[in-house]
Amino acid sequence: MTIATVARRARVSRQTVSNVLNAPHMVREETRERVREAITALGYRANQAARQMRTGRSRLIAVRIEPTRDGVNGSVLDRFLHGLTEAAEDSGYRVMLYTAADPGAEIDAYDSLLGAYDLDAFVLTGTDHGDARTAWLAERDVPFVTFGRPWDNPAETSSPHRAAVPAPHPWVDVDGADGVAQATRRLLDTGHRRIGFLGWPAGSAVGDDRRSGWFTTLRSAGLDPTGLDRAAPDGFTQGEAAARDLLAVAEPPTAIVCASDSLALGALQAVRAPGGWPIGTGGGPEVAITGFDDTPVAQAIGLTSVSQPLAPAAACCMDLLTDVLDGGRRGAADGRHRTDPSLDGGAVRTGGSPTGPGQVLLRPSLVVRQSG
Amino acid sequence: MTIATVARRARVSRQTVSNVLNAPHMVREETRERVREAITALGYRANQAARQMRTGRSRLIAVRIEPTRDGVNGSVLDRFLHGLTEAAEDSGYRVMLYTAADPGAEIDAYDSLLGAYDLDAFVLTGTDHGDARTAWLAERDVPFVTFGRPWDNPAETSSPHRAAVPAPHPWVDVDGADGVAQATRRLLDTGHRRIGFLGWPAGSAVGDDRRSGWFTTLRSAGLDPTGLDRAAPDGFTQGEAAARDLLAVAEPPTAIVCASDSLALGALQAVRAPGGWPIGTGGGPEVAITGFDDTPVAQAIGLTSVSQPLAPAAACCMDLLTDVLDGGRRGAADGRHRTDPSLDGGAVRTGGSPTGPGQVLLRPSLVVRQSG
DNA sequence: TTGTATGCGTTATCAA
DNA sequence: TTGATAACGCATACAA
Repeated sequence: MTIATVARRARVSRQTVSNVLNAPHMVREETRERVREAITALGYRANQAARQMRTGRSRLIAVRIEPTRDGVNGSVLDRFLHGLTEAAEDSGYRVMLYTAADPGAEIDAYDSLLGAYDLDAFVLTGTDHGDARTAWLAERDVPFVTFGRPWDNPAETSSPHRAAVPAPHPWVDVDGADGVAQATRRLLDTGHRRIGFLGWPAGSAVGDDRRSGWFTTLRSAGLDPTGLDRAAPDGFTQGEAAARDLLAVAEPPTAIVCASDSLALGALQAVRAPGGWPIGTGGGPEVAITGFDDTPVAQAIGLTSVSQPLAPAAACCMDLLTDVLDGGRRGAADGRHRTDPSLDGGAVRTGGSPTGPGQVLLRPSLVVRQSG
Repeated sequence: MTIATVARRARVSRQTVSNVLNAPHMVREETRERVREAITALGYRANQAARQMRTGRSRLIAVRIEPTRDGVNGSVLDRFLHGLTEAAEDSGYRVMLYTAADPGAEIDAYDSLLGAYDLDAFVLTGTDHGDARTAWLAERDVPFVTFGRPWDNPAETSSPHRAAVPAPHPWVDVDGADGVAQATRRLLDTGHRRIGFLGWPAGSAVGDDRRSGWFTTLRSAGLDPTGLDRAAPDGFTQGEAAARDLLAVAEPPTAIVCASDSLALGALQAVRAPGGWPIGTGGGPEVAITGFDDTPVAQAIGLTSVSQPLAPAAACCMDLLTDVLDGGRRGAADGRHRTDPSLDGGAVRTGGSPTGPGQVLLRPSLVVRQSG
């Protein structure tokens, strides 16, 4: 069944049917009704392939799914993906998946995807200093939004060689520093004075940001953070080792804020007294532990953790994208609604000129459980 | 750039270029080479939309992603999805996502997806008794494979009204009964004699299957399972309550096999002595607990659990699909390889006529940790 | 406001 | 073995 079938049944030309679908206001009310009836009676739906060939747009957005990897933190991007799929459907888009082992491979994937599918946009996750992906896409005028800020590369900006000012692009992010600050502040409020931090090695944008939340909070409380932080690659075992090291100092911290639930899990193991699990039971030396990401593991074992508003973040990404793709028109063609980012995530639109791309910084929330 | 660009450069007709791409054997070696050179020199890639319009095939497969839902078990389908995306790419396909709140909504989604995108196939997960989705798809000759067996509905098959024999379709599944049996057998070997089972309420195909693995293993060991099992909806709290109930009997079990990691987590909580976590520390009454799915939570807290070979299962699904879609030809058009299901999952091809659709039952493995 | 003609890039049919 | 032509379903420019 094609647009011609509908046209015959409604006794109009194909063009009129097309107009009813794409520019309803150009068709007389009566005719429009007749065509609409024919459409529903026939159960007609426009063929995307044909439409795409004509318009060059596919109503498809691509997002990367990480290679199979087990682990505590893997669920974060998955949850974002769930939210994104739902948000996309609400806006009349579909999500296509691709994999890539590293940023270079990801750019290859863009190339191959774009060559074949006329994708409307990409959603990028996990941005870092001087992200090559955004540069590649921007250069080719491919619409995209990043879940993660465009972290400026300090090395590059200090270089006189080139200004290296990346063109601004729409992004959504969660304020990690604020999340860690919330956790730290709460520990201060609970009476803790020696609060340690267990994070990732310096150099990762997200990791450094989270660490800064702890650092500045202690400083503004008049406390000295010196010597109270340790760094380790993300992971249970690594976290345990680093936490042991941190607890071995002369005056060990009474609480440890961690950059991830994995590290926090390791830290819990480290503070665990022989013969007992310390959470809320008073069975060992009470060291409060907080994690980051509020993964299922944290929920399961009662770990206090910073929760990212992933579904709202995904919805924001789609909103930003539809702003670009549908030229600022509110809502999709078939009248679905837009989510208001300011509603559920404590969203803050920041910076940029009013006509520039949207930038949304979401505030995470602290989920308090038994571990601290 | 189109096929015409390539044709001009190679000094052939468009059709010859098309033949080089789709039926290389029909083109003389010399010409083929010339065309191939032009293709690489130009970096030409076929436009999927145009190809799709002509052939009616999109090289797109659809799979459902569940609505955002936090929880221990959520990761299972996510991990399958990761594997499927990778396997699809290896076969020259892409994965498109959709959501649906229930089977009815899922069928609506099929309808809308099919109307718009000419999808090549669907991958269904979480089959249950008398699955309406498979019937709907089969009726319309839409290719699909299920991750999960086509459980026969006992109520329906006993009805004289209709034979209700579903047309056989390709499927891949993991032998849950065998996984639970492995766990149970290991506990028997370790000396346990009173082994309880904590599962889901009777009626769910997967749940009943897992329970049967425990039941038959105890029976064939000459033990009486009576009174040693409890049922609860999946969840931490529910598992804890049911486990307490199970441990309150006169002669309580010394080990509990659980149908999921969520339930197992609850059970761990139930057997936890006040003041200590019992895993491997001898701090309380030692009751061995095993879970199912080997989720990140299990890995994190040292829970023995049955691990499903999800990546191999996903690869099998794609193999079965390419068998149908590419008409049994080995490998995709561009010469990627097929994974051999018999390699990494302990695959067993079962039943069915040799010419019938493929059916693959994978064997899970037991990951032994401190909890039992 | 409605209808006609044309082209998007590809593959299938058929003739050379 | 290769090439010319038509057709897939839709949207756009333009004519009516």
